[in-house]
Amino acid sequence: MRLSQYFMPILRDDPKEAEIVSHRLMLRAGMIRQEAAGNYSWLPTGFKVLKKIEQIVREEQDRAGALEVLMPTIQPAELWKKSGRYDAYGKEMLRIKDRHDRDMLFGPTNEEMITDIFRQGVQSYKDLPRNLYHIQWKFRDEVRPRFGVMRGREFLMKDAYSFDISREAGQHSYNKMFVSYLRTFARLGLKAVPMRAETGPIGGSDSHEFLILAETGESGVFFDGDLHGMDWEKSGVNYDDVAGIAAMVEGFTSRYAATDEKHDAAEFERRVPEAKRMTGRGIEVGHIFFFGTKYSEPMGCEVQGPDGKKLFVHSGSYGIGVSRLVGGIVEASHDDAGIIWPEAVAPFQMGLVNIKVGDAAVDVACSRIYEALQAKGVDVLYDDKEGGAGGKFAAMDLIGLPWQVIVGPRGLKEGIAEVKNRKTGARENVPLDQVVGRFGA
RNA sequence: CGGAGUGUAGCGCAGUCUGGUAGCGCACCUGCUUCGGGAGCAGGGGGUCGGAGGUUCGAAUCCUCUCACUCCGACCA
Repeated sequence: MRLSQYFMPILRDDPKEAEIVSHRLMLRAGMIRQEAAGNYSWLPTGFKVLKKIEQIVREEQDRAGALEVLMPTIQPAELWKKSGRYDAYGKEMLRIKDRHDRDMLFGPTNEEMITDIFRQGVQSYKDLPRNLYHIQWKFRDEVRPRFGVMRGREFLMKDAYSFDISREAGQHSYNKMFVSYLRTFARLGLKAVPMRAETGPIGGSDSHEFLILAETGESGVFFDGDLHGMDWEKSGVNYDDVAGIAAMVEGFTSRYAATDEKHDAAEFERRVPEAKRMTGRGIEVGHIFFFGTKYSEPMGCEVQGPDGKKLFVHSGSYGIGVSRLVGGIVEASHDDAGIIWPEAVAPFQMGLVNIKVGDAAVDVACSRIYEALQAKGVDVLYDDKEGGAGGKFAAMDLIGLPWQVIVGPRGLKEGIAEVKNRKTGARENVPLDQVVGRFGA
């Protein structure tokens, strides 16, 4: 993409409404624009990052055997009246009336709807287990939205729902999601620590939340340092290996990890040696629940078992805050100059900086590199706009692409370009004809 | 929902107390000189001062009502 043809409205000054770093940097980098409190438009670079995260989440859900569906944002109130949550959910649910004066709502979550879908489609235990998920916009009318996309009212969420014949079978479904979450966050370039959690308004018995560490996190976290050193992205995981998956989960859950809400200082000190006690702040990016028959009973979701008797299915739900992750990653990965994107989610793989637009030799050298990279399938942002070098460097650092290739008249005389790593700041002079070879698959 | 604030150009702000031609910096446009970490000179465009009523010869400024947004708290993916 040529910057001269792109839409990326960079702000030089900090917008005053943005208090935390991710909100500030996302606004400055031209990724998002606020439309109302907790409600954002996603501009091209922000949207690209959002889509990349979404795709990684999708791939890991699919790998774990979950099946993608898509449910509507607007739901009939009837379903919620049946589960008893229509009155229980409170003002956070945005209630709407349609032209026929029927009660509708903008879905804050989908347990009722998916349970209804599943009930209609499955009658036999032979059709279990199943896990259905979708990636859809939700709306929760928070009293006080804040922190940009980290705590908006409208947000993109992946939510999966498992259906099993028994508590024991359901445990495996839960464990599979647990492991898939570890893999997902690792692929995103994050270390997310699973912690015991409150079940909150979703309800249920077993629950873990996944938090990424960031100074600005909303929760205090206390955990065993061993969790940080563990292998987060197991390659070749076999999701059909019930015992193996359970052992992996056990490896995590057996170690102490809790948010301040659940923290027990005495237990922490008893179970974790002083040298390994880690504390800090975290941002919740995923939450998994096992709630048994909490929804299947009121929703009448039964299947016929091998003995001919009807059984309520056991279910769980599994959320990942996809749009929240965009802000979360920025919180976890930035410096004074701007964002530092992990390669897997960067809006472009690299930036090509033409330091002197209008200088024929520089223009030609940049065009050649740009076209060769494009031909190779490298997603590159080419800054071909007129302007001073300083401003270009600052903008490139701000938007945080993992690599920068800088071409100017000075280096060109020596036949070299400068390749800079955004994260480490390391610069290297690379002969022009070798630049393209550095990037791509 | 309690408390505290803020609404003036795309962004950041001054002007409001004490009513009298709507300003500054950045950004933007034109030209020239520049050009390796946010350049200089010259010229230029851009505003229903959040909205509605009211007071007044005259309102960004005073009064009333209203809307929006931000921050702290309680609540949350």
